[in-house]
Amino acid sequence: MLTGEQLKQQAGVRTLQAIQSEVESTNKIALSVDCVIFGFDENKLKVLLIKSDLKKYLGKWSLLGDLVFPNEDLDAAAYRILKQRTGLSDVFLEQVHTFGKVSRHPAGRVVTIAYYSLINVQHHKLNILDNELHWHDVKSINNMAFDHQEIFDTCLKQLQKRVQEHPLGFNLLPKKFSLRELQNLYEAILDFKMDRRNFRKKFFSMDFLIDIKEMEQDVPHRPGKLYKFNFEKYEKKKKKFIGIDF
Amino acid sequence: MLTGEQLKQQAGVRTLQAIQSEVESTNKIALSVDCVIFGFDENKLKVLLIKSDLKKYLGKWSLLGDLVFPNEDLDAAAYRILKQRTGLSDVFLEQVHTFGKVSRHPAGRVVTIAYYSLINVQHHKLNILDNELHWHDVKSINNMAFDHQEIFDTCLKQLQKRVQEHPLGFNLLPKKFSLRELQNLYEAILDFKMDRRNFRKKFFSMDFLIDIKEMEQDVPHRPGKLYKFNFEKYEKKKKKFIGIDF
DNA sequence: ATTTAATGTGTAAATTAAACACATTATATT
DNA sequence: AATATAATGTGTTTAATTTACACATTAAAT
Repeated sequence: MLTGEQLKQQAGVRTLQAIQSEVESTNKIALSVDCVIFGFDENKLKVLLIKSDLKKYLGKWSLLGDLVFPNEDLDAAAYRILKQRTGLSDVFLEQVHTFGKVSRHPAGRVVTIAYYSLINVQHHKLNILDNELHWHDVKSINNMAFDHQEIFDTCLKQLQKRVQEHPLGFNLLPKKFSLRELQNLYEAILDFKMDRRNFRKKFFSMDFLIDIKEMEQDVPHRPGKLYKFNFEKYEKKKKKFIGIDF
Repeated sequence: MLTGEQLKQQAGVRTLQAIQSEVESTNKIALSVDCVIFGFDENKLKVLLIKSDLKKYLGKWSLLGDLVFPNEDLDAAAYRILKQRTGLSDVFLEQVHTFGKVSRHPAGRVVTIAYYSLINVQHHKLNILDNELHWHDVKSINNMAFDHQEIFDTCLKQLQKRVQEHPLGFNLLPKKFSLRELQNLYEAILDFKMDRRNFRKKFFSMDFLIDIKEMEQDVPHRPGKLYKFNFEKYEKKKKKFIGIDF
């Protein structure tokens, strides 16, 4: 009869004590974060990319990322990159997925934690520090460096899903926006056209838009009303939850 | 006038070459995976836990996890743990989130990638190698070791969401099941009661259940019909996609 | 033969989503 | 000043989906 401990040994199960000693030793891996930074400009969904400077991927575009410091929280590392690259703080940021194929990175084993963030391009425009940074139309990007295409695709899908469930999109718009801008945003993110009357009805019936009694300025046509999103009211509401639907 | 390179230096941005040298050096972190292994038994949703053997958390329950080897893919590490702990291969497994607070683990900096998996408890019962392993009713667990309560809560929420969008639940059931078993499963995962007629109507209208013309055996009441899930048909179908609803 | 405890089924009402057209307004043009 | 333009703003009808709700049937147990 074997003891529990012996059975564990036999099964190749290691104890926490064993783990602890390994944490102290060489069983470590380089960790990075990569940010898919989305913006919205000229009625198009954009992503901020940088030209790869690794030989293997020369000229290809890659996401903005960096290694995580051993004494740094993951979210903090992602915020650091955003701050460095856009000059912005207080941006929307969400972790999406961790990519860790053994050979995903030419520099060695690097596991990367993917985030996406949503920024208002107007706030950012003057802060690009680097002429190798560019805003790309999401519909035109393909063939990125490393496994960044896969990371990007995953993050875009996540954004498309989340934006239907939560009021994330407003992070991409000015505080005051017209319903047309809002619809353009949704159409750009979800990549299809919607009926204007039904779109407006939907948002008005949610009752989170505040009519601020102002009109668009300097538009070459009849100006639309401007609205703000009522985040306070939204936070109070509990999300209903049910509906099995494969 | 500063060059792009100087501007990057100024902003604290590091190049990929700089990263490469750091990957080779000490800028590494221990990585683990933790698995929330769900089962379904006696009409209750269960989770497989192990007694912590670290002093700090003595007697508390923790998830099943282990360090990731430097030459091991993340998913492979998760499958390894499942195989070690349950004896099962070919189980459903999905990555959920990566937890990396600097002080989350008493053994030092350990970033952990959380997965959940769904197994059929019937297949597993004879394979528990370790008397410190136990199936817990998910409704009764709280106060786990480390940050495992947070990890567990996150994974349970993800399961609750996913099970409404995809036919995951069938991984927790025998191949042949009655509609009552299926409804009990959904009620256990989502933690509320549903109308039997509407539940049946819903699943029949999806048209993925195959009536295998068999009946339940050895039940102390009128036996119900048995069904299989038509995975093949499901895979062919494209998911419809739209519906903004905060 | 009777009781029990579950299965199996249908319809009406309410809600939500989809389809669809015209008057209004500010700007730009002539 | 008059007209053309290009957008905003608004309701109704239909279809589809979801919810609420009750009774007959069946096999096993008594």
